[in-house]
Amino acid sequence: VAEETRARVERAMEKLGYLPDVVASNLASNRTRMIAAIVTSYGSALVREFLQSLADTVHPAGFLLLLGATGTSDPRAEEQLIRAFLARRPDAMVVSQINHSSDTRRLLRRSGIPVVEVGGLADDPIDMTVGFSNQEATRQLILHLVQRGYRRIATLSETIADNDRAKLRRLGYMEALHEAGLSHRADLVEAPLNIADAADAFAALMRRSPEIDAVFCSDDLLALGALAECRRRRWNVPKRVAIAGLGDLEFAVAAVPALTTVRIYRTAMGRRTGAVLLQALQGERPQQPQQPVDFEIMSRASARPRPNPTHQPAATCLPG
Amino acid sequence: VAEETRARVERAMEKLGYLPDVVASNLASNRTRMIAAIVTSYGSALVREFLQSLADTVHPAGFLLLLGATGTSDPRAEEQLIRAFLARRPDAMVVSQINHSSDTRRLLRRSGIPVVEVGGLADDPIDMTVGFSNQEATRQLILHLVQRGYRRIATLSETIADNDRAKLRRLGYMEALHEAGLSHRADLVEAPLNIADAADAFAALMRRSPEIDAVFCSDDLLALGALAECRRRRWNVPKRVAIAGLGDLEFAVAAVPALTTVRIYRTAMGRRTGAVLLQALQGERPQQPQQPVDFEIMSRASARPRPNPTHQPAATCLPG
DNA sequence: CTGTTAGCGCTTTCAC
DNA sequence: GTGAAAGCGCTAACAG
Repeated sequence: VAEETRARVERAMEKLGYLPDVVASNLASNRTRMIAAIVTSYGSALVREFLQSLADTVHPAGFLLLLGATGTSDPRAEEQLIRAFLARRPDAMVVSQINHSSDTRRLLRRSGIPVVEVGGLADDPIDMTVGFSNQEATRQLILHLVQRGYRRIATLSETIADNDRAKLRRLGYMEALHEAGLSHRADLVEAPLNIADAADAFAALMRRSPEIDAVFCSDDLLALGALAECRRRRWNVPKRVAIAGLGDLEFAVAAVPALTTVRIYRTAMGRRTGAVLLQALQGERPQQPQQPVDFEIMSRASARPRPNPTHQPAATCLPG
Repeated sequence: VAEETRARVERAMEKLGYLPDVVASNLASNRTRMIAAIVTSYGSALVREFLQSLADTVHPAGFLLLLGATGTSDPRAEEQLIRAFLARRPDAMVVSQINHSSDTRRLLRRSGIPVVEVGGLADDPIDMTVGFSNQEATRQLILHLVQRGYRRIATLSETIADNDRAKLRRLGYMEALHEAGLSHRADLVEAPLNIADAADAFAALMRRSPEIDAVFCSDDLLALGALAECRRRRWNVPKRVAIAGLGDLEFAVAAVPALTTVRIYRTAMGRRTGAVLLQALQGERPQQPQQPVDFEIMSRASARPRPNPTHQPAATCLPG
């Protein structure tokens, strides 16, 4: 086309405020350039760094994120939402859960679009999976506690029902104890994922089993609750009891004492997810359906080494 | 239709995995049932509660959220993103910034869809606005500090350039000081919105002006950085210096000492935004384009009353 | 390379 | 009420 004509058309477009109708384009081309992402909650730790880096990765290629949150970990709610999303014909899909109903799995398989399950490293992924092994991360953290001299390690877990992630973390805990030759402790207490409930659950746990010398919290938010309760009781952490979390929220390092936890490279997860998705959208299947992402034990003050662990029994304190 | 036929068709739909093509439906009906939400960052405090309650409000009415993050507060980046979103013909739009380029404003006005600007209470909204007055919230917080006996109040602000929210908070600070008959202090230091940079900026501020007796942080995250620096220096908060934030993150109450801040009812903001949007989508204009949402001063340990403030000069301490 | 045309899968309208 | 047909605004395929 002549340069001058092109310029005139563009000026007209500008003047009239014309925006190409992507809806029509979608129908005609059978592509929407939308990536649907379904997370359990908009507030989950995943959102902050993961979605940002996923969006930053796919946006230059012209893809937008259609975001949904199930709000619960109920697989039926997830299925409903996935159905609604699939009806909008996204070019690819990201789901953050690892426990799906078989209907959901069939739905996603049938859709024919690339799907990545993110967060955990699913054994038998629907299509692809990007994440870290919850079990292995927990195992290493517990072994880290054992190595620091802790022996009576209990668990404060997020609600386990319908939550495979929590189940896998529990498994890693059991595995590590077994490996260290420590007897498995029945001291498991569950709490919803917020500071106040975690504090209460922690208090109940310590009331029941005052001899506990370390508590593994299956999420940093729970650990913050446990720390708050210790502070209320004027307990010395880690002398009275060590606390460890999992997730490395930004606030973990600012906690008092700074929280020993597992850092998860969520930004890397987002980039990787975006990369395998873009690759799959160009028709290349990735070599590996399972894409592991690093994690790292962050050793901080809340689980400093315990002096003479084997010879000295756990200190006992009157609660309150 | 006959009941039996209906059932047979539905069974067939189920069996074939038929999902109605919403893309085609969109084109034909000229409605997408998508609400586009553009935030500055997926990790902003807005995301956690606001988007969840917005989604929960509009989802039962069949609307899904198309989410975008500008990543920066650059108005040009926002304009680009808004253009891309508008091309997808959302039925309504939510934008979280309050400073928009005039092109952006024109773009949104022309689109003819309901638009709500959320977070601050815009003076001259494009269409509607839901939020609280940043200036008024800051003013009340500063007056609260004055009432508790603090006189030499400085500001640790998130980067102010291109950020109307930060500017308005600064204005509220100035207004309160003027009202209290206190001289305006030039002690303003800026930092990017993260704990580490905030700690450094706070340290620089206190080095420069050791006589400061309270620091207003324009965001809770900055306040956590300031608290971390105080702890590192073994300063007593609030004896050496009081710290106050704005935003009431979940972690504010778990901070040590617990953080005095302003609670913002983000869940209410989400619900209200969803409600006015649904109303507008049914053709009813709301009576008020500006929908204020409550805030509340949370008085906690980091700014406990100062003893004999008027007679006693600010304590001086050697830093380090 | 340019211009034309069929058709994407629905909704809506209008005739029956 | 039910059924047929037009058309939403593009893309893609194909003829010139």
